[in-house]
Amino acid sequence: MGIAEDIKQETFKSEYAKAIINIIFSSAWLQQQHVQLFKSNGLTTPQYNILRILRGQHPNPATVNLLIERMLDKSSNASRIVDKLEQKGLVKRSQCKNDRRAVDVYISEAGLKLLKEMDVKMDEWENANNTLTETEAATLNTLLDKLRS
Amino acid sequence: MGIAEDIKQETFKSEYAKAIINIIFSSAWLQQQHVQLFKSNGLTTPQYNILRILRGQHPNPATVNLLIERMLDKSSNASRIVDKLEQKGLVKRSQCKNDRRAVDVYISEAGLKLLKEMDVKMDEWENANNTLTETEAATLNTLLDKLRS
DNA sequence: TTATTTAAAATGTTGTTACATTTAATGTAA
DNA sequence: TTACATTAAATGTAACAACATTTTAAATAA
Repeated sequence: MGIAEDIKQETFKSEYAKAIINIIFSSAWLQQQHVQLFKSNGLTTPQYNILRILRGQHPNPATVNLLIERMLDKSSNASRIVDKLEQKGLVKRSQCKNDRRAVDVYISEAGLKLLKEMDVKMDEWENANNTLTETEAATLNTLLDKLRS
Repeated sequence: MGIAEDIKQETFKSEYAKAIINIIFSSAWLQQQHVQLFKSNGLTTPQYNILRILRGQHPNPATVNLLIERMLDKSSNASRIVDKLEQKGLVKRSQCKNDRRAVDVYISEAGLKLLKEMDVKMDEWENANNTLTETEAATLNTLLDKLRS
């Protein structure tokens, strides 16, 4: 059951053209499963991603600008996503000492605790779904990196 | 310049965990470029995808249900996307003879003409960006299919 | 210094997505 | 046949994304 059956298109112009569709389709397939996981913890995908970045910085803060830089989807609205996370008590905001224009964002204890719970779920999901050997996954990474180069 | 540099994360739990991020990041990278192409022809990505499906059916119609089935993003609102395409004169709608609940959607001459123009652009873009050999692309397809299996 | 430009974050606006509900037609069972 | 369930499409609504504009602060130039 390859991509051709999945999207009911039997022929492609080239293996490369097929790979482009395959990447986009596989990404949507993965993300749909992530969305379900995140939703069961009351988070959206961008909210989860921002929490992950903040944990990476912890105990240091991240400015909103840093969040924008690191987010996979650059054009989304980091400021309003931080609003939502703050409303839920998962992050804290405070004015940056060095630059009063900037805002320091920290992950809270509640945020860390939530991520810890989600780590377990993510691990379970990954182990349950991993059909590739480490060697195959490494090849996949090499090819994707080459594709974007 | 691999995914680690791209998203500024130096370590991953496994090659598989890295591959998941890599697929999602690569998909976003590809789609951002598509969005620019489509936008220069006044289309969004879902609108383009629906036109492609309708061309695949041409000269036969597709019902809205068939469009939903074939769309990569199933949950999006096919009915309203068809609205937009109809407003632009790129598709035509008519009541289905066999089932008066259903609606037959056809691509119009203007729609076919637009897609033809975009085919040229897409080919140019693909050729300009293809950094993989056909063999590499084929391996990539095999691995992605296996990942979803 | 004062004016101008640049930068960081927040906000306004418009269109879209996700999801639920409605409307109308068809299928099916009593 | 009537009643009930199912299906196809459209529509209502709330949250979200994309993109422009505004606000405040900092950097730079005259």
